[in-house]
Amino acid sequence: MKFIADLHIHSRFSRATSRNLDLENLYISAQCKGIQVLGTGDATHPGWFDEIQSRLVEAEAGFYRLDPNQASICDRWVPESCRGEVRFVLTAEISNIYKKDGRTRKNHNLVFLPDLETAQRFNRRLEKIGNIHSDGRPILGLDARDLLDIVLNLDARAFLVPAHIWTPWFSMLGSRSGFDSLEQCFGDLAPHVFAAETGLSSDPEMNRRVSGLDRLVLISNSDAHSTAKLGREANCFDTDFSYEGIREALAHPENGGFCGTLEFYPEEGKYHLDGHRQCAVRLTPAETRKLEGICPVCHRPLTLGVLHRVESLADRCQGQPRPGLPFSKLVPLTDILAEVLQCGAVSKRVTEAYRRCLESLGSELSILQEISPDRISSLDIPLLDEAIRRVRQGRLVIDGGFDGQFGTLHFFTPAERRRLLGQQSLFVLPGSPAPVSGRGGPVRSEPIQTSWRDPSPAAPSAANSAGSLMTDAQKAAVEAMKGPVMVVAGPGTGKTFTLTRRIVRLLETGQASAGQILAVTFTQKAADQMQRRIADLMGKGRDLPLIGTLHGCCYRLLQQIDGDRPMTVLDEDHRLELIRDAMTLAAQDDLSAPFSVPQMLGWIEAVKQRIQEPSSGGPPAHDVPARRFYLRVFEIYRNLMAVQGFLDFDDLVACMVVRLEADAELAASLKRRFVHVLVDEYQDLNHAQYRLVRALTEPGSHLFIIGDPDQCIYGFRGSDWRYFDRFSDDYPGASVIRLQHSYRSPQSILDAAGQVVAGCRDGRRRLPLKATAPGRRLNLIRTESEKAEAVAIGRIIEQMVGGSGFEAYDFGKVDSAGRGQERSFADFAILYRTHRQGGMIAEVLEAAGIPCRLASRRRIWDTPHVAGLVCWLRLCMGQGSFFDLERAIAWIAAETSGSDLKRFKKWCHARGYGLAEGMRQAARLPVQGLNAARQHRMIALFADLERIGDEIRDRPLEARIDALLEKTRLGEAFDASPAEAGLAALAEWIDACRDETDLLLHLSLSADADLYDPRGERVALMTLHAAKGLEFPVVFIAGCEDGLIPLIGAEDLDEERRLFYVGLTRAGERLFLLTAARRMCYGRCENRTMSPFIADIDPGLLEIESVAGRPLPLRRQTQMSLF
DNA sequence: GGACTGATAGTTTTT
DNA sequence: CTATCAGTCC
Repeated sequence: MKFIADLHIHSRFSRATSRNLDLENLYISAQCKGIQVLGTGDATHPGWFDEIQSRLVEAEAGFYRLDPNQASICDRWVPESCRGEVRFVLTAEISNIYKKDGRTRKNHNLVFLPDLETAQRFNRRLEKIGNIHSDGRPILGLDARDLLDIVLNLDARAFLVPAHIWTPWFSMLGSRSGFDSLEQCFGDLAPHVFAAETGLSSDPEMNRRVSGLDRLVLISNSDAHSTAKLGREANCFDTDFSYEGIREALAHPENGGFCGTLEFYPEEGKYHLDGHRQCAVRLTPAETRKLEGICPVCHRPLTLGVLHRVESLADRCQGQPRPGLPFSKLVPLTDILAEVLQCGAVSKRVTEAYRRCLESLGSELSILQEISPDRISSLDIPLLDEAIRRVRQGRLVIDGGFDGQFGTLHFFTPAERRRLLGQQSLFVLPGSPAPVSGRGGPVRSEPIQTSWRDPSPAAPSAANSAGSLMTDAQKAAVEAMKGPVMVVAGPGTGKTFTLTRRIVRLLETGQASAGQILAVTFTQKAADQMQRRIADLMGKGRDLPLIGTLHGCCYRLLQQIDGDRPMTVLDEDHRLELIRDAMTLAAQDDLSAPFSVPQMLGWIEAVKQRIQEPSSGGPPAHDVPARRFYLRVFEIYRNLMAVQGFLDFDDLVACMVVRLEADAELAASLKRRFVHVLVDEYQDLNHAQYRLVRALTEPGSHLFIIGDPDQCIYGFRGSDWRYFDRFSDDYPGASVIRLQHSYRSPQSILDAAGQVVAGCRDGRRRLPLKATAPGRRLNLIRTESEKAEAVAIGRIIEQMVGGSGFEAYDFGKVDSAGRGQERSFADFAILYRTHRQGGMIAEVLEAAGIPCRLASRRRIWDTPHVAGLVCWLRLCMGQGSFFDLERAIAWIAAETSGSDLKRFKKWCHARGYGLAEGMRQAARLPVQGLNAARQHRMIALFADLERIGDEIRDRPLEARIDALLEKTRLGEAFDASPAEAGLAALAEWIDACRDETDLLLHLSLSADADLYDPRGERVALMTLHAAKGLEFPVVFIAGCEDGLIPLIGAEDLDEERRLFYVGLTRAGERLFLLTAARRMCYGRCENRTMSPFIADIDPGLLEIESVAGRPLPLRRQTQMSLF
C-alpha cells in the first residue's frame, strides 16, 4: 500500500512547541496535510505516553489509531475533501549530549518503537539514565552509541535513526557538535544504523555527495513543533501498512518499499548557508573559506551551515552522478500563499485562502504535488497556479537560510508580477528566474552591537600528571626508597600518581615483592582506583600488594590471625538498632533516656576511636544520671555485640591495635611481613588509626606517608592533622618532600585558596602552590534567594554547554558567536556545605533539563527490596541479626507479627542469646510473653527460615540470590519496581567478591554506590566533604554565606576554612562562588551575609556580579531558554 | 500495644 | 520545615 509518513514531530510536552499539539489536533492536521502515518514523537515523556496509551488503540501491528469515538468528533474539523485514515507509530527523539574523545558531542536521535510495551521498557531504562520528565525531547548525557545499544537490546524491531544529521549544533555530522562519519559516532554498532534523517537544510542530492552515507536510506521528516509545520518534509512508502512494513522498507530499500522523500527546499532551511544572524552576515561556503571562517563584522568564528559541512565531508563533486531515490521538493502551501498574496504566512488572508484550497482541492500535499494548475486556477487566487507550477519545476529564488534563520522565497520579480497579473498567462515566460542556486551572496547591514561576556575562554587544563613527565619533587618521592618518607602533597599535585608510581617502582626494581607491601587509603574508591592503576601499569597476571582501606586491611589481618572465626561487621543502621535495643533494656532498670540514639552512637565511636574506656567519654561529668545511663547502655551494647559476634567499624582498628600492642610476637611478624607501608591521606588519621600505623612500623621503617594537612576535614570524627606534622618526631630522620606544582588549578584559584587557608589560627607555615596557567578571575555571584542561586548556576551551565536545545539559538538567546569553550555536563560540579542545599539546586536544574547526579547519603541497598535481600543473605549464612530477621519476614507470608518478634528479642536479650541460639532455644523453652499458639507459629517460621537456608546454602552466590528471589516476595518486588540498578550494583559486587563473607563485608564496609547509570553524563552535586579527591573543570560553590561556610555552630573554624579550601581547589579552570541574600532556614526566611572567608580573598582575584531578583521563572510563556 | 499529640532539635561522613 | 521521641489516651 502506498502511504506518506511524517515520522519526526513533537508534542506539546517538548520545549518551544505549540500548546495545542495533542493527538486530536495531530489527527486533524495530518488529514489536512495528506499524511497517513505520523510518528507520535516524545514517546519517552510520561505525560505524552499516558495520552498515547489512553487515546490510541492498536490498528495494524505497531500502528495506532485515534480512538474511533474521538476520531469521529475530530473529523468534523477536517474538510471532507481531505478525510482519510491516520495512523501513529511510536517514536521519540533523544538529545544526546556527551563527551567523546575529548570533545563535546551533541546529537539528536530518533527512536522507533514497535509497541507500547517496548516503549514502556525503553522509558524505564532511560529513567535511570536521566530526566525524561521535563522535556518531551529528553536531554541525556548518554553516548549515542550507548543509546543505540539500549535500543537494540530492547527489541529486535526497535531501531534508531540519527536526526537531521547536518545541523551545526545538534547532529551526528554537525559542524559544531558532531563527528565526521557515522562510524565515528556509533563505533562498533554503526552497522545497525540503516537510515538517517536529512533535515530541512539538506536534501538527498547534497547527502549523496558523501559516499560514507551511500549505505543509508535517507528519510525526511518535518520535526514539527506545531501542527502547521506537519509534513513540510515526509516519506513515501509502498509497502505493508504496519510498523514492520516501515522498518522493512528502510532496512531493505532494495525491495522497493521505500519510494523516496518529499523535501523542503534546503535553501529555505535555517542552517543552509553560513553566517552570523546577529551580525546580519550571510555567506556561501566558498566565501566563508575565503574569510577563513571568521565573521567580517565581529571577528568571531562563523556558524557554518549545512552546505558548508556537506562540502567539507563530500568526496563527490557537485553534479557528479550519485546513487539514491527520487525526491521532490516542496514549499509549504502557506509560504506560497504568503508570497502570492504578499502578506505574512500566518495572516488571516493566508489562513482563509489555505482553508479554501483544502476545501475545494483536497489535502495540502496533493495540492502541492498532483492537482492540475487548471483546477488550482479555478480557485481564483491570482498567481497561485503559476507559483505551484514553479515550485514543482524548481523555478524559484531563495535567499538561503543561515544561523538559525529561515531562507526567504521569491517567485516573481515585481515586474513579472505586474505582467502576470496583467495578462493572467498560463504559460511560462522567458526570463523568469533560473532554478535555485541561491542568491546567497554576503548580505551586510549595519553592524549590530552584540555583547558577550566571555572574550577569552580559559585555556584547557595543562598537561595532566598522568603523563610520563614528573617533576623533580615527584621523582624524589617515587624514588626515595629507604627509611621513612613524608610527602606534603597540595591539591592537584599528583598525589595518587606519586603513590602508584612508587608502588610500581618498588615492584619493578625488585626492592619489594607484592606481599611485602601494604598500602592503605581512606576510601574504598581510592583503594579501587589505586589497585586499577597499578594493575594497568604492571600488566595482567602480576601479584598485587594488599591495598585497601584501613578498616578493610584490619579485617583481613584479623581474619588471617584468628583463622575462620566468623566476624560480622555491622553497618550504621544495625548499630543504631542495637543501641536502641540497648537503651530500651537500660531504661527498664528504671532509668529514662536523657539523650538520643545517634548521640549515644557518637559517644561510642569517639571512645573507641581513642581506644579508651567508656568512662572517659559520654555526657559531661556534672550530669550524673545521664552518665550512669550512658555507662549502662555502653555495657549492654558491648554485651549484645559480643553475644552475636558482631564488630563495629571502630572495633576493627581498635582490636587490631590492642592485639599488636599486647602481642610483641605478632607485631614483629607483621613488621617483618610488611617491609613497605604506604599511607594515603595521612592527615585524616584518627587516634586509633595513628596507633595502628605506629604499631605496624619502627621508627626507621620504610614508611611512606602522603597527604596535606590543609585538607584535613574529618576532625569531627577524630581526624587530627597534627599527626602529620609530628611525623618527623615520630620517625626521626624522615625525608620530607613537598609537591608544590599543581597540575589541576590555575594560579588565580590557587592564590585565592591560599589566601583563605592562610587565615587558619593553627600557626602553620605554608608554601605557595604554583600553577601552569595564570587562569582568570573567580566569579562571585550574588543572588537574591536560594532559588535564584540555583537558576544562576543553571543559566551558566546552559550557556557553557552551549544551550541544550535548538531554542537557545533559534530565539537568539545565546550569542552563538561569542561562546566559550564547549562543555559537557560531566565537566561541572556544584558543591555545598549541607545536603539540604543540594535538593533545591537539583530540582531547578532537572526542571530545566540539565541532568544531575545528586550524591546522597542513602546507599543502594537502602531501597527496601535490596535491603531485604541483604538481610535474607545474612540470615541464611548464619550471620543474621534480630534486625535482619524483622526485615526479612516482611517478604514472606509469615504469621508472626513484629511485636511477637520484639518479645522474642527481649527474651533472648534477657537470657543472653544471640539470634541463632535464641531460635534453637525457642523450640524447647517457653518464650516469655508469647502464648503457646503464637510461639508455635514462630517456631514454624524459624523452621521455614531454616529450610530455605538449607536449600540454598550449597549453591553458588548468584544461584543463591536467584533462589531467594524465587522463594520470597523479593522477586516480585524486583520485577515491579525499577530498582534493577540496585540489583546490578549488587551483581557487580558479587562478581568482585571471592565469597559470601567477602560480599557481606563489602556490603557493610563499602561506600555508596551510584544508582545512576554511569554512562549518562551528569552535573555532579555533592557536599564539600564528598568532593575531596575529585576535580572538575568548572566548579560552583553554592551558599558561600556566613552560617553555611563556616557552618553555624561549627566548633573548629579552621576546619571550616580547610573545607572551603578543599572546595576551591577542586576547580580545574573556572570557579564560581555563589551567595543568596535570603535563604529559607528551618521554614524561616533568613537574611544572609557573605562568608567571612571570601573577605580573605584579594578582591583583584574576584569578578563580582549581582543577579537581580527578577521574577522567576517564566517557564512556558517566553520559551526562550530553559529558564 | 497502637494511634495520636506536642515538643524539640536539626552539620559534615567514611568505614 | 520535618523527623524523632516522649507522653497520652483508648
